[in-house]
Amino acid sequence: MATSTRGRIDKRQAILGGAFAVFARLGYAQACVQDIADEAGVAKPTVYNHMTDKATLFRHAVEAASQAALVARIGALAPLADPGDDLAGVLEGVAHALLRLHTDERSCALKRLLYSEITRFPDILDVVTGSGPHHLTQALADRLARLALSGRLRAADPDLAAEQFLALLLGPLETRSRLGTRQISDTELHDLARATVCTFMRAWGRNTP
Amino acid sequence: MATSTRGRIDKRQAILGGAFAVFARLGYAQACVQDIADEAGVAKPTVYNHMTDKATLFRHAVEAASQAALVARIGALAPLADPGDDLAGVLEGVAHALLRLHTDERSCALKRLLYSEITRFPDILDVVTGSGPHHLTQALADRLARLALSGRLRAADPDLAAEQFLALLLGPLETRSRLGTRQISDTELHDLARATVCTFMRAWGRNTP
DNA sequence: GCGAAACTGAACTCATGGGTTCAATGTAGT
DNA sequence: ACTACATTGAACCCATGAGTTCAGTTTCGC
Repeated sequence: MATSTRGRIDKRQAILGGAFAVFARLGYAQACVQDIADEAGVAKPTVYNHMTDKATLFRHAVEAASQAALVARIGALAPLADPGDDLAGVLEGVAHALLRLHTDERSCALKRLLYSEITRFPDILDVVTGSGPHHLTQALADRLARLALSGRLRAADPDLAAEQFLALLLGPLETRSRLGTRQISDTELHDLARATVCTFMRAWGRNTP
Repeated sequence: MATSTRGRIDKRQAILGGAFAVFARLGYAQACVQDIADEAGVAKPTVYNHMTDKATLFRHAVEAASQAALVARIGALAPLADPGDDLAGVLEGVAHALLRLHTDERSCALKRLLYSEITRFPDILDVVTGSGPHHLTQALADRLARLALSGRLRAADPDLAAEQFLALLLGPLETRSRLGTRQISDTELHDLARATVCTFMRAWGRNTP
């Protein structure tokens, strides 16, 4: 039981969940605490019983959502740990999974929230990217470094390779999804993954023409 | 004279400029019309004499800033019209210019504003990207197509090449500049341009190993 | 069952800010 | 000089919403 005083923990989760939902739907300024309380199925004073202000409520809600998104994204890199003989195919699968994780409703809303409130909460990025290996680029760089060691990729700067892979993959999303407004069809995501891996392998693959 | 009734036009420009400055500094919700009037050196009723709402004020201010940014960016592509014998060098120069145009204060603020208010003003993107050739990717694709025709690049999909070039170039900015919060040193921008062109040429250059 | 804690609903305070009104003051064309 | 209109400053109205208070109710530990 530890810290639990019965329903306290459930309510807290409900509040954080409802808060992110409402913030995602309306943005920080437009979202009012009463809406959040309603969404969480809770009375307004209960919200203030768990969080001191609207600001810390926002902070905790965004932190929770970011952490969840980050672990999902890093988890999507798993197939790279042991690719079979078809490296391009595995890369393509990972690319497709990353694209889906970056284009779902919650991720787009999260990105919008980060961009819009980064000036009001300058420290909120520290929580999202985290330290050391909890960074997506870093995690990917680790995988690519091992692939380079085993001769499947050019043995050059794996950090740069990871950065460019993610840039190639995720950069086009901004325009294509209209800043996360429009949903992208799964076949379009698939084509995007294919094109990314194709270009990436031409630039970073073992040169076997 | 046409529409001009003396100082009307000057005041209008001052209002739009002040509006963008304040919106960029504080965001849409936090910016109050009185601040904008002060920034523009104008009384509050004068603002409402030119613009009906705060919303249309925002719309016009962002439209003006976006148009200015877009023409500057497309203008930076000019050297590609007639590259000398050093295609990679010219590409690198253009890349560096584009990076500087995408990382200045106004551009970062504009991007933040677009991301944060895209849900409240869903049509605002139409003005920014514009129609046909007023799109940066399209303009770059045109240049690359001519380079491909003259045998300087692989004769494949120039639209894809342009999209990937911009993705490689601008994608890393998001993380490196902390969503536009942190200024990036000019040498770092230079390195980024170099790395981008290097990878791009490996993937899209005439294969002459 | 008892008591302590959390929870609820409703009403309240108070600050902020969009938008308007108005009388007074330029200011440019004729 | 005269007219018409833009501008100004200050005050005003009103909606919204953050955060609080409180009396009453639920719920769990014991």
